[in-house]
Amino acid sequence: MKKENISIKEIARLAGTSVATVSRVINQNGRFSEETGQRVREVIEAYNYRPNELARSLRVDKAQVVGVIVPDITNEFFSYIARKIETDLLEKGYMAVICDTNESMEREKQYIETLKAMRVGGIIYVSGDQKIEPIRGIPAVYIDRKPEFVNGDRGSCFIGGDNYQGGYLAAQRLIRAGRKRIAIVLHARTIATQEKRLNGYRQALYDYGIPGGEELIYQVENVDMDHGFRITKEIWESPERPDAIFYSSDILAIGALQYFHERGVKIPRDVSIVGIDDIPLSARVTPALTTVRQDYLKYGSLASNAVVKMMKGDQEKRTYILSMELIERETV
Amino acid sequence: MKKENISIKEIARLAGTSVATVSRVINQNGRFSEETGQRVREVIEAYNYRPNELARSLRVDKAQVVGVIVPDITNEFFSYIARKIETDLLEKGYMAVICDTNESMEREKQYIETLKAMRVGGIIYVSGDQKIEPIRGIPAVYIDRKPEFVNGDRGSCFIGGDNYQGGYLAAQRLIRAGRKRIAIVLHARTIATQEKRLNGYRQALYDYGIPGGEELIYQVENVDMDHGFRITKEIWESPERPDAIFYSSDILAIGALQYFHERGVKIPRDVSIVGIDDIPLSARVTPALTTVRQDYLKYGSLASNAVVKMMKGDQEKRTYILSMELIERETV
DNA sequence: TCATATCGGGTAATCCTTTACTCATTTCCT
DNA sequence: AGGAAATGAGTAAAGGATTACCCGATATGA
Repeated sequence: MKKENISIKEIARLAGTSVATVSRVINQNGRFSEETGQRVREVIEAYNYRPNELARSLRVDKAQVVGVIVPDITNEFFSYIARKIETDLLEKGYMAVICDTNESMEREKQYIETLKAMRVGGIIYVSGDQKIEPIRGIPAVYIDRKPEFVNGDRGSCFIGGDNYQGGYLAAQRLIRAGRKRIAIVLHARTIATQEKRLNGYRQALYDYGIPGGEELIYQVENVDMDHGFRITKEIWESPERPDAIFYSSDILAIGALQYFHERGVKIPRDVSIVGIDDIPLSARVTPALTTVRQDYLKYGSLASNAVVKMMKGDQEKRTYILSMELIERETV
Repeated sequence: MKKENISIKEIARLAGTSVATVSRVINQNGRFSEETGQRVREVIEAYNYRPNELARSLRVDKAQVVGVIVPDITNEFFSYIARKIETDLLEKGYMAVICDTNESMEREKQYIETLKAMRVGGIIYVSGDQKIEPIRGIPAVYIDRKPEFVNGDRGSCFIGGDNYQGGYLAAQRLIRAGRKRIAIVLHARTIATQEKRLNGYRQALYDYGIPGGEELIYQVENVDMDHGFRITKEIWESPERPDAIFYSSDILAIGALQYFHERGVKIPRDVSIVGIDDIPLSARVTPALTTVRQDYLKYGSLASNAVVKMMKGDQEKRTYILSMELIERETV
């Protein structure tokens, strides 16, 4: 615990040169002779020197760090996105700091404040609160949920899936399986992504002449298996029991699978199910979940590309909307 | 993108005082009158000032940050630990930066270097490589896998479960269910945790007079569902097909469930299974997994307590070994 | 040959905080 | 009342890196 950290000044002394030169060698800018460079590199090597990142960042007023804010790191959808971003960023020479808000808006705000105080170079904000204040003064990219201001705010950028299409695809699949009473379970309906999925679902119903009413629309407070389980119980015990359900998240659908299993309901004989996201787990549960795939790894890589571009001052495309795809498995 | 960040100097000017006083007010140390304090706070409030964390950390040569290194953030076991640590640390006024190494030793090293360069105050290292170099010059706590040097190195600390007991409990349960050919599947056997589980399992077999031989011990290269699936296939197709399997991770056991389902093998009629960890998913799969619980959230909270104590210079207990507990469910 | 570029590299200012010193006032004690 | 102690607050020195600026020496060109 006593080993002092060696500083650039020491290195300069040991290499018989000045701090400026050492800095130049490290950052490969400015001019220096090959010989001096060699000598400096040797000393750096010998003492295993690594510049103090705090001092560097302070000087240039920008850390080589980007904050990644996710609502629930225990959900595969987010942990895979986080990992993808982290990997990509690392390759580009940046450090990702992943912040799990645990669905709390308060923590969301707290994190943004702290990240700003740390002078991170950018922020990637996954599926956060719709009404969040724009993150100002710092490049920000939003994934999944598009905040209202994105189009107006230079310095922010959005990446997400075509949720209308997702809703349409899911409902269409259920219709084609001959289902007539198709329920949909959403996360809070006020969230734009959810609204769009609902619209897609409705359009499909309309196109195929299937009746759909308010009584078939369910909402869930939180997206986890337990809520999936409970809402399914409610749906199944309601007077207008449906013969198919579209869950606006694989996690919810997997919770549903558990309910139906316990209840002895056979899938897809008694009820057909489709989820959305296509997290890895969906392929592994039994029966394997039919779902709508979101290319969430792509969200991650587009996002990391976008932030670093923005951090370098380049103008970045404002919005990416990726299309979704139906994945056939065993639940319909 | 143009808004300049206001500095303490500006605040001092606006409050008609000196930077030293402003700093005192912010940090509640040193002396200042109530009146001045009030005035300064008002200006800070008005301009929404937040000290530059880089400068602060540079001055005190220590960031209010602790690095948390995990091998696989998509595994619930780790994501729950990470979240717990993050939450606890946040409450204590520290920031956690979660680093997912994706099981890569190279990234592990890279992260440690970068974290040091960022002058984090401490590192929590979850289930990393056994042969890692001790992290020097910085408080470190290790969770799950105990590196050899921990006992010798002041400034490091270990938290984990009683793996011998875990192995014993699992095997014992299987034996009591009347099973005679009990296989065990481990992650690399050279890992100390795995070795201990194996010993516990062997002791149980011995105590109850059940034969156990090398041919019942399997190893897996990686801990994920896919490897669980594949090793199970191998086991099931082998000439000495067992009637019970202990998986050294719930994730592996869940992969096994999938294999047996596809294969039409009934659990626990044809084969009994027990896992270890008790991740949330284990309770939700079908059939629900009988497992050995590790109190991994406790690992997280003990670890965050330990790092902050060490960061404050207090001596911390060297080692915590928590006991495990058998959880009865449906697979045996 | 002399003026000018180019090259290599050093000096010192700067980034923003914290904090050891210092000092002028006020309060307190005997 | 006079010296000690406490109070409130300012000055300036770190802390470790980057970089604008400067200078001497060599190379270049007319």
